[in-house]
Amino acid sequence: MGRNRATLADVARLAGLSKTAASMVLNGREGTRLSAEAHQRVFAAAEELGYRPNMAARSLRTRKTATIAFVSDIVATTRFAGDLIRGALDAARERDHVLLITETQGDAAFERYAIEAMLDRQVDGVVYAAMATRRLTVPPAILGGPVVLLNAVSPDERPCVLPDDEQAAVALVEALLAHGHRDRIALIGRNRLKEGDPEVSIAAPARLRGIRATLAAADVGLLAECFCAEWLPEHGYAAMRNLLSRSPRPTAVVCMNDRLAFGAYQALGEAGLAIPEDISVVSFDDDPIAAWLRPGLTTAALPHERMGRRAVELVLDGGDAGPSYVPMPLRRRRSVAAPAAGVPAPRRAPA
Amino acid sequence: MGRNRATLADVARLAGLSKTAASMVLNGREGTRLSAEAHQRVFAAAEELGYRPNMAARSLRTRKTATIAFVSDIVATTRFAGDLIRGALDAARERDHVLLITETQGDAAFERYAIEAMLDRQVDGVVYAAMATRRLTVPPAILGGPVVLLNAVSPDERPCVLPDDEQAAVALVEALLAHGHRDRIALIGRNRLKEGDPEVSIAAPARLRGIRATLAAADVGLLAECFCAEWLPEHGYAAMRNLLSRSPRPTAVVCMNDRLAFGAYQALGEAGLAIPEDISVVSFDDDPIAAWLRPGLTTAALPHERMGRRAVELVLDGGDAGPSYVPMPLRRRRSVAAPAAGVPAPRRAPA
DNA sequence: ATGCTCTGCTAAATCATTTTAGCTGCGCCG
DNA sequence: CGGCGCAGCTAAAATGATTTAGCAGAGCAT
Repeated sequence: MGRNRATLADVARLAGLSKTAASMVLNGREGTRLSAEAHQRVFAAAEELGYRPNMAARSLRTRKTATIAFVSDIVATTRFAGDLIRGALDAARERDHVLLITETQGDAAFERYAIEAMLDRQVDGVVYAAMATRRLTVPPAILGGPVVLLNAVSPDERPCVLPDDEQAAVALVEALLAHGHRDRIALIGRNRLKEGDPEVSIAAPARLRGIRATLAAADVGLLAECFCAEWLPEHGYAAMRNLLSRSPRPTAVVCMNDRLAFGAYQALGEAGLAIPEDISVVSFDDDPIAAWLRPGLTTAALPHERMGRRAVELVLDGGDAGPSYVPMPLRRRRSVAAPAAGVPAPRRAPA
Repeated sequence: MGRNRATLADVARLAGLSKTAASMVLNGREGTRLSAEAHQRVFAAAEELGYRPNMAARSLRTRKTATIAFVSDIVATTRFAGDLIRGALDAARERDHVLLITETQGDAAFERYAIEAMLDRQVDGVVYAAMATRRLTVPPAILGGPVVLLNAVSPDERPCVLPDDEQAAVALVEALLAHGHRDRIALIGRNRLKEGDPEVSIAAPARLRGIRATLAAADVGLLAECFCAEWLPEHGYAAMRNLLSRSPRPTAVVCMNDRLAFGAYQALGEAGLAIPEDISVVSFDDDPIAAWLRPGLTTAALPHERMGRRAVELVLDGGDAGPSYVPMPLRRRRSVAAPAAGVPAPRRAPA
């Protein structure tokens, strides 16, 4: 790999100047007194030889690698990881940096290993990412360089990047209220564990907070709140069946994420109820599935790409301590409509 | 980052030996004549100082970085990328290597940039990945070190890792035949572009080949073949509606991927037909959605994690030129049953 | 006594860069 | 005529490892 590349010495020789001169010209050093002609010659020589500096040598001297570490707990189990990484990749490229990626799988030994591997390679900074928004303790080993938490907060006030779940919840509920839904809004996805323990989730309490505040401001209460052990389709399905067995039926439900909403869709489909005519559904995340559902699901999108980008910007350009919130854009699709007048009756979709 | 680490010189000094001795001991060099006591002292000193070698310095000398490049066209748009990366990450870690990740977004300029960035950093090898199985020309710049194609083949016979789509198709169709489906099997997802142009897809023709061969061996023909402009849910939905408007109705459909199958599920749900009682459905990929559908979708899983792993194994351990096929395990869920006796009638799911 | 081999170790070169310190020659001032 | 400053450049050190070449001393044979 990278056989016989031209070195700085080659460039200098071809330009008829010293390595010092070549180095200074190529690095665009200010305040050097090298002649315009010297500049010309160096550039020409570098061009002719296709010179590219050897990063290993440069790093050895400068202790900079133009490389930043992206260490995450789990990349595979969530399909959002890709977006986080893409955003980080883009921002890194714009600043001529490159990403060294590792994964800890939540395992302490792997984490130690990963951190050491990064440190050995003299990364210029670290993005420490969690795939579900939660609280993370930064291993002390990486303090000493810039560290930014992505999708996580830390006990000590470190810069971090988070989705603005609370604002998203506000937007979602306001959309429902704007369509005329009032006292028959139900919530699917309450979860004591997620809401109570910041090690588990930051998102859950924020979403709940936003929902409650907005409803309270409009002086309406929730018709029902369904607890779910996990935020998976099967739980959304069960919750929706349960809601449908009760009276009165909700005119709208907000689901804590799209997978729950998907389960809710399934239950509604089986019950022969139409979305949004019989029941409106809104949710969080903008999982790809949200666009595939029929009708498309209105949901607040996790801005993963922008978050990834922001994280490396904070690492490279520096940033204030504490959280930096990225807004979650509302994707308006077809799952919201005004509640039907009177008591809605089950109806069949066309065959 | 990585402030004042102990250097080899420090270790040597503490051990009361030369750098040469320390280096040789720590690298476990054979054939050196250093005493057992010298070994002891070096290890003790390294331990005491928490010595870790500086990779930049080492790479400068050895031209090895214990780093491999993972360059892909697009990571974000597919949720499988995560699995590919995870597999690669695992294999890399096992061999004490680390992954430098970049993305070309299919853009030639970005690709050039990415390749140069990798080469500047003296990566030991390159995994060149496409997110949809297709043909890729390896940029000549990276020849000279090991290059393995992931999810892609190249015109020149380079080592590459591919899912075994053909075998998967065989398994899927055999599962249908085993349940007694014969002449009323339909296919959703024919696509001339994908089937005809290896730059676009390798998977499509392989899947089609497997399906046809298996049916031919059992001496049965396809009831219908639906062409789809893309492999998205809406196209699967339309195709299934079309199939249902015809007579006789299929007893089973094989979809070219899970997103098409999802669309087919939607159409069947709306038509009030039950899976698998009225129609069996099988498909390819094992998208997360396959497990979320009701009933779970029987599908041949893209073995992305194993593929990612295999690719870095080939880079590091060397491997024969040409394709290395990774089997696609069949995920048997609830979407397949024996065809109903007689003419199936529309039926309603319980409300 | 000389030379040879073997053991156990080390000095110094090397890798490709950045950076510090300083050199050379010229013009100018006093 | 001596010294000073400046323009334009360079030699050499430094970064932290690996590796080549070889040294000092002991043992042994001649």
